[in-house]
Amino acid sequence: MYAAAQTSFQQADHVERTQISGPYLVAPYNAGREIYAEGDLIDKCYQVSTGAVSVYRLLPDGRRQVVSFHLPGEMFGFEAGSNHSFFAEAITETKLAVFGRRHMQERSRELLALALTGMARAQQHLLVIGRQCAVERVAAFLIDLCERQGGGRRLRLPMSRQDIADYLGLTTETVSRVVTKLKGRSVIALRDARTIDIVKPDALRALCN
Amino acid sequence: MYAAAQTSFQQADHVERTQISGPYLVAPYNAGREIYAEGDLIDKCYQVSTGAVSVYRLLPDGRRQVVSFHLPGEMFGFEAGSNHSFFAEAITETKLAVFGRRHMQERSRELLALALTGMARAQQHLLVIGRQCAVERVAAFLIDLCERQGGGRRLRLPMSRQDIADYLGLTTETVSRVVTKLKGRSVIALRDARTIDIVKPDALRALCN
DNA sequence: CGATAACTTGAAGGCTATCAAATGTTGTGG
DNA sequence: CCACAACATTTGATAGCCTTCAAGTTATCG
Repeated sequence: MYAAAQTSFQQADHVERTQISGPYLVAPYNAGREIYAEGDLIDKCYQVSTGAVSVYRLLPDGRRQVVSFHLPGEMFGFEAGSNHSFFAEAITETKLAVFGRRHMQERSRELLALALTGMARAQQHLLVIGRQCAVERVAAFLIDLCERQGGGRRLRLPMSRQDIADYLGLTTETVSRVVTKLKGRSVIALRDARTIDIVKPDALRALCN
Repeated sequence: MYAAAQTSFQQADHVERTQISGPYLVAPYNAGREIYAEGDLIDKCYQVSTGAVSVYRLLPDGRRQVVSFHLPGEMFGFEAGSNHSFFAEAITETKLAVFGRRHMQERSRELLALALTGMARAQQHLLVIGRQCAVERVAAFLIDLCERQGGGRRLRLPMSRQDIADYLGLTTETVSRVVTKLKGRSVIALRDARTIDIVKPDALRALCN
């Protein structure tokens, strides 16, 4: 099990063992590095230690849908069946706690809760993508990300406009235009493209419906 | 437990007990009848015996997103947390096998598999809604439904065009136009609005990308 | 058989995509 | 440290797909 885990992390610079709540590995990933690919065997799951991860799927012609982002503390990598249907990659410099199959079997109760919240997230996201306009989607995204980062007013985006667009079913141009519009209304302010201050939280929330 | 289940089915005409793989109730629902509502306590889960069910969510202004349909043999009703975030209703005359909380606890292993496939379905659907055009969405929907009904060439739609539209993030008019277009290309043929013959399965599959 | 709902079809407009280019940022080698 | 290349983001103009609004046609049910 761990031998298998290690061979697949041969590109990782430093592989260290820790033992906070059971044995696992902590592996570093450079920005853009693939964590697993569609078709890969499912034999571990992951918890983000630092950084951020995107899980996505591709169409033959290159269209991409990001189904989830994962921030520090969040788990991912569990799917139905024995092989992955999605790709996962590190968005930024990232460290992941890696759990083996044995750990997943021992903690199937917690895994159930994770699967249920994963299902809830995806279904909530269906409403956003299926029935909300561009402004509503971006507003919902910013609020969601803000809450998952602790709820402060300053928001750090680990992902690019393209990643956001592929998550929201939009284009980078549209995402950028919406951000500009929200900035114009002073709902948000940008320190730089990846750092957003939420100036009017209530106004932002109102935009989600 | 069963007392609680029974009180909530007082509108059901006939409530019968059966004992195929554990104790449960089989309750009939008229077309359009609500099974549970957003906010309701989660204390049972359901398996479609006959008929069909839709699970959906509403925005304050009435926009609706159907997150899943459930056909005979399929289970639904399990969600994260203690209260429902979604509505469920019978689409047609429907009979449901109802399982209590105790059953859910005893079968948490199977529930995990169900939650994982539910998550997979929702995430797959995200790709369809987020990145595919109207024709691709309808084609994917027809193929999915066809496979879930056994894979024959004749397809019976239990749901209305509005239900389909709310599932695919479109309008009834667009769904209707796409169906007309597919009929014009002889990819499908309609016996009536709810009964579709798949004339060219490969062509239909090709339309999904 | 009439009334109501479901479905289809048509015309026009709006939102977002596409294409294009400017501006800003990041990383690297000299 | 600067220059430059590569990339990310923003902004603009135009086009297309789908929605909206409206009306006609078909099915369903009492």
